Amino acid sequence: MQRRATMPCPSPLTQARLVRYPMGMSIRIATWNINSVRLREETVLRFLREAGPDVLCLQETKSPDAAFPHDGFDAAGYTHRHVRGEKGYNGVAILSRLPLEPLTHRDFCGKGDCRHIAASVGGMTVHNFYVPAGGDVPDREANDKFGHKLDFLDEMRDWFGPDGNAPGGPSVLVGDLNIAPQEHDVWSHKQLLKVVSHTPIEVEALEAVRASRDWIDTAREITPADEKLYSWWSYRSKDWSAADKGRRLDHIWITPDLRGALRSCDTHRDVRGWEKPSDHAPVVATLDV
DNA sequence: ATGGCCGCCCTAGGCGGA
Repeated sequence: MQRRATMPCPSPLTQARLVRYPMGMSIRIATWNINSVRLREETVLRFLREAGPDVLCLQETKSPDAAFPHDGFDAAGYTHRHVRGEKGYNGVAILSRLPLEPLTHRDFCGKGDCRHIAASVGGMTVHNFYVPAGGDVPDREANDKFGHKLDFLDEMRDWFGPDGNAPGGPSVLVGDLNIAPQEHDVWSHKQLLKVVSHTPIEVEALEAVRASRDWIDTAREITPADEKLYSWWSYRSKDWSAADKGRRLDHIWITPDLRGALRSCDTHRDVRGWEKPSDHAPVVATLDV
């Protein structure tokens, strides 16, 4: 956390919608699919040292809560944590160096898996999601995993919508949403139209989630839509960076009342090139609240 | 255009990832 040097000067139109805090401060929120937090504890600690986010939301921790590596994060100053994991698969966690108040999670699709966790931090509700990948075949009749993905997205839409009971107020929705919605969120729009993560039916379902609270896609608020933007590169590419066949699967969304607070959203692509990396790179947004 | 790699689990091939 650092003090803001200069106050923003919002237009009268947006001023009324801004959330006001007694002291201006800058909150940096990161999301990262870590693909095993125990295997990559040192990698997470390095990222915390070098990037210094205030809040880090992890997905695919693949660790039961009893085995979560708490000590290293304590020592690094991330003493406020809310974790929800299971053995082998899935798992989400929120680490924070700001005080954090755990909120109740929702068991999407009633499967008892660990794909959502929420907390209140810095006056905002933070939702951390790991949306199902959806398997290989983009057809719910032929592939139960794809059906699960679509059902999960529909439930998100309804929960955040006017008839749902998701918490209100200024909110941040982050995570591995496993969908690259826009043309330039993938290396080849044409070649990926029938590939799970970029099919029109998934993109439409994700757009309905976004519209449920008029969520703002912070990365595309900062980076123009005609610029390529990825957060994931397959392990199967020999030279992932040169081939650069990436997809933008990891997202940070904010509610409209935080629009005026958004300062930056960056993908830490270099982290994908570290030793024994996750196949996802962290994404970090800065909010002056 | 395709095949290509990871990490997990009651250690070894199967599952899930995307």
